Amino acid sequence: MKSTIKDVAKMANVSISTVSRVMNNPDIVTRDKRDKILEAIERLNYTPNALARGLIHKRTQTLGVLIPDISNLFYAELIKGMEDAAHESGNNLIICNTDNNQDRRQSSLKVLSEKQIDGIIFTSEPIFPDSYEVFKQLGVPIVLAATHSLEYNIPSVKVNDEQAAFDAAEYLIHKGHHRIGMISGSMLDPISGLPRIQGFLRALRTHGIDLDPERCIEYGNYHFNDGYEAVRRLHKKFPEMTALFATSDERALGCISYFHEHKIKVPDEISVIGFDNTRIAGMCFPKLTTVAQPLYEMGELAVRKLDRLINGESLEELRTYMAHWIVERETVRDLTQ
Amino acid sequence: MKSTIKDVAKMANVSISTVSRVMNNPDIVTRDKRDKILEAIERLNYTPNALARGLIHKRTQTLGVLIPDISNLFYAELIKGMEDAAHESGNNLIICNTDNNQDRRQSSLKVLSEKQIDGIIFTSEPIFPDSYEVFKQLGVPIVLAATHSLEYNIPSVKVNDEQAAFDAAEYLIHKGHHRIGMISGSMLDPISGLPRIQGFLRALRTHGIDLDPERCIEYGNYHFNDGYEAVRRLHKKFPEMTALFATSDERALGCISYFHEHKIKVPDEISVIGFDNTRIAGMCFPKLTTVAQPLYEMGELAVRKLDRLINGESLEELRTYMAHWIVERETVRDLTQ
DNA sequence: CTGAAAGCGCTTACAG
DNA sequence: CTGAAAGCGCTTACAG
Repeated sequence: MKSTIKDVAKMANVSISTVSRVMNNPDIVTRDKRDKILEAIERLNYTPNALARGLIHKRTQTLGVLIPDISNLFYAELIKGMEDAAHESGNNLIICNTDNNQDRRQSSLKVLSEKQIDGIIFTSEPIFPDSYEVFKQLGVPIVLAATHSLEYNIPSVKVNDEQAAFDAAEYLIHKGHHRIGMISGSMLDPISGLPRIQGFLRALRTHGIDLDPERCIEYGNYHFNDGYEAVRRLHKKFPEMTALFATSDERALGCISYFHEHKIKVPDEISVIGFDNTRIAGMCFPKLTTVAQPLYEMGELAVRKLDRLINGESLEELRTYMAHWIVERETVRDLTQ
Repeated sequence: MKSTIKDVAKMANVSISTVSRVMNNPDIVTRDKRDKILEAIERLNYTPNALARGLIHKRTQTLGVLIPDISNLFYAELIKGMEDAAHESGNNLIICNTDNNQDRRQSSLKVLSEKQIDGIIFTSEPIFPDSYEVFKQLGVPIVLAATHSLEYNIPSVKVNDEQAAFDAAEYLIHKGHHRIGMISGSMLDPISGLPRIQGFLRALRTHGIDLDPERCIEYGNYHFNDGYEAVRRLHKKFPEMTALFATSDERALGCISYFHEHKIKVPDEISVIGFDNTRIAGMCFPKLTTVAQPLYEMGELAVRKLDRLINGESLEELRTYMAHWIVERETVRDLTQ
């Protein structure tokens, strides 16, 4: 049904080698035959079989992407950046949702490998030794996006989370806040948990603010409801706080929702700063002030790095830390004026 | 570097045929050899090459998905449903962002075809004759998700948009609203534009509400800002409206943002109902009452249908219209009490 | 410039 | 039960 190179060759009265040549190196064949072949290709609607090509070239122009939870807004922009960069370099993306589940992650890696993808982008999650072993076995380049590894030399693209958290807290301090709470991911999370806590605490320290971490930090998962629940606990044990740093926009919205429900005015009575600058930050009320990550660009750069690696080129930088910045909107009150 | 079936055969001292058999039909080979082969596979970390297999079986266990704008929240849940269903049936998804751009759509279709994907899921956009021609040329099954075609017999999964819009408007009417505005997509959009307008107008008619469409409907694209701009125009020409139907959550949030800015209280002074029930609907303030589409399930069903088609099975239903429902939250005021 | 042949890594009748 | 051979749809030296 789908026509093959043989069909084209037959119709154009040439060998399949010649057909192959007009596809890969047209100048090398005589005008006469070339035209005939081109016409046959047109008439048969012939399109080369990428499997056969891939088998020979050991290159599929396909990249695998592992995402922990694809329904999270965070990945929408990241994936778009990857998609655009992939499209630009002639690659396609196979996206695997791993559901934060080790088995599914490993099995995804296995089928990606069987499908001979040229490289892998691994997002968000920390790299544990067993994952690293699997990576090595795969035998294809890997780039980390929105995560990194200090133990292993794997190229990565992310923001400096410690510094970003520092900047968020300092921003609040500069606005006159001294009793600042934090809603964070787990301290056991070496990517977006611990470093942000460290940055937050460093800012307090730097500015001589003496706050007991036990009291001013509360933990929760990254969903809206987790933020809501966490801030309920935090507010109970730290009622005098005037500002709050929630380390994801979704968490921040959960907090704001809690405040709305309890008639606590944002930002009049409490200020909130989020993290990520996903699209919702500009769509909610009041609009969320937040630490922006260049998500689209991170996705883009991750793919570009991967493509470079696949082509055997070297990277200027193993671990790239992209600039973050603060987007001032409406949820932080300036106490200094 | 990656080991092949030959390496395994050599190590186990058998022919490649026998190795192939233990992978595909293990019972047929003697226990003795089987164990040796299994051991070799283990030691060599052998994993079969899916390209070679695909070449023979004419089946790649890979599905292509075309998405107009992957950064739109709408697709997060839809894709997750597809991903889970694909994973369940042993398929992978190649997701192509078409950027609402015809060239990119066609070129994506072309490379998907070259990569011998087993089927395609096409989302959201209407099917024009030229797209249909391309679909036919592809020679693989296609399923439409969140769109359908009345002209062509292509399987589809979506909500009944006309009825959903009717229900939204009627809901507002039952709450005592009679001066109802609408922020809609273009009338030229036969999927999520015109049908929703028709449903809206039918509800007005059914309940004897006489409103000039020219006056109570305003148009805009599906982004937040489009909603914001559209409602500004609408509010100018139809200031007495007490309720508003915005045909996407994002548009609705844009409207609400406009109202916030102009000190118009939602829902006290104006009620708003959205469409989609994306995750933001529950994360904003006030929480958005909206028409829910079963996005996850739509994605799931689209993949299941496609898988059935690929396996040569028949579909019980060509065009499936999934149930929608209204999620009551906080943006609609009941005028009847 | 062009064709025949070998080969990419598999599977599957076909003999034995 | 098992191996040799043909073949999936291509590309690429190798001759000519």
